Amino acid sequence: MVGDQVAIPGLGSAPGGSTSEASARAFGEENRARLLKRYFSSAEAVNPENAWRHVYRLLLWIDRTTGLAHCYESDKCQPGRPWYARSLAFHVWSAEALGVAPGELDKHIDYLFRHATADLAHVAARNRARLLDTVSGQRRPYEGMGLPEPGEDPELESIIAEVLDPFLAQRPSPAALRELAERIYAHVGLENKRKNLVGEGFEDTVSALLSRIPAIARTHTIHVRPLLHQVPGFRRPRANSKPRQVDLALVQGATGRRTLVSCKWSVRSDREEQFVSDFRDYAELEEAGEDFDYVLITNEFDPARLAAACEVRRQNSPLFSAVVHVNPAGPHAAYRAPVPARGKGIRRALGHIESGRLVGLDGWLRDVAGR
DNA sequence: CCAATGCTGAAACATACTAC
DNA sequence: GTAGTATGTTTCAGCATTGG
Repeated sequence: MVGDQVAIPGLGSAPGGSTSEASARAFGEENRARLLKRYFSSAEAVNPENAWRHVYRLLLWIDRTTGLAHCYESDKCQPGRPWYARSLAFHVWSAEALGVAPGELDKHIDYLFRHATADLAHVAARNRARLLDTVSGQRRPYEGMGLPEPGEDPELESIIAEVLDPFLAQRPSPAALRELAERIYAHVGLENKRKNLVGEGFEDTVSALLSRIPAIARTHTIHVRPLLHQVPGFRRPRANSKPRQVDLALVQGATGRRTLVSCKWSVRSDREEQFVSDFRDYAELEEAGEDFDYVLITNEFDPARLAAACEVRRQNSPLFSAVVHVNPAGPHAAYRAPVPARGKGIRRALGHIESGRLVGLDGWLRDVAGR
């Protein structure tokens, strides 16, 4: 699976010194920053038009159950279901937009996760090595009692042995089977960890893009996950209520204009509720008596959820000053397949794309840069 | 049958705390 | 002060259920 330069956890990591050491927390802030820096050091210079491609190169992934670029819940994307057609369309569209063959897309996306999981493997190997002595001490009293080895899964091992039997001159050693089983578990388990990276990784990515567009970086201060009261014009909450954090905040130097950004790779209905209550809390803590912008940046593909985000209101104006999709052409391509679908939600979502209520990352970045 | 909406759970990080 | 551990919080996709 993992393509480039992944040293298999063979201990004693010394990858020619070419990479700085991965931190102890593979998905942590420090390591993400390190990976982003590395990515951008050899990537095309960022501008509003290509920003979304960087987002997909860094974060988009292949759904292993379909082999296609992930755009929706996998149970609905299974072959034969309506979203399989849409996933196919999205996969082809994104490959074309990134200038690669559909069969090669997997090698050009998912940079952060692929590299972070490689680092994770190193960290795990390091920890295992470090604890080796402790482990044998723990097992010593039970030596010779035939206790199971960690990671042993006889059932899986017999499946492997059975399937491969016709091709093998001899049955693999128990140790080999056990290692294979362990590697399979590690591989399968990886996918469960993805959401731990995608959340803050998306915030980091958007921030990295903003800071690499000179017209924005020159004129704005960018805060990543600041406490609200670290943003000018917001006050500290009462001592007994906990401090509020914002995904991202932009402050324009010249005017003091403030933009609070909520970055959500995808959205669920309960989160939609949260948008409103978050905003209420923000407004409550505003002390400058000035308006502020509240922006949602997302890669959600569900038309109803997208439309809902565009339509949420607070009193008599839209909750979000702008609703930004990584690239609305993606959902647009998906909704058309195999024939222009037209459910109620899709209609609504398309309407918002056409009206400009739902904008692309490119348009929003141009807007910020042009302020 | 599909869309829409609601709910749940795995996993990780960050930090406060504890014991040495 | 340091290392290890418990707690709290956050993330988002998958799954379940309701609605049309």
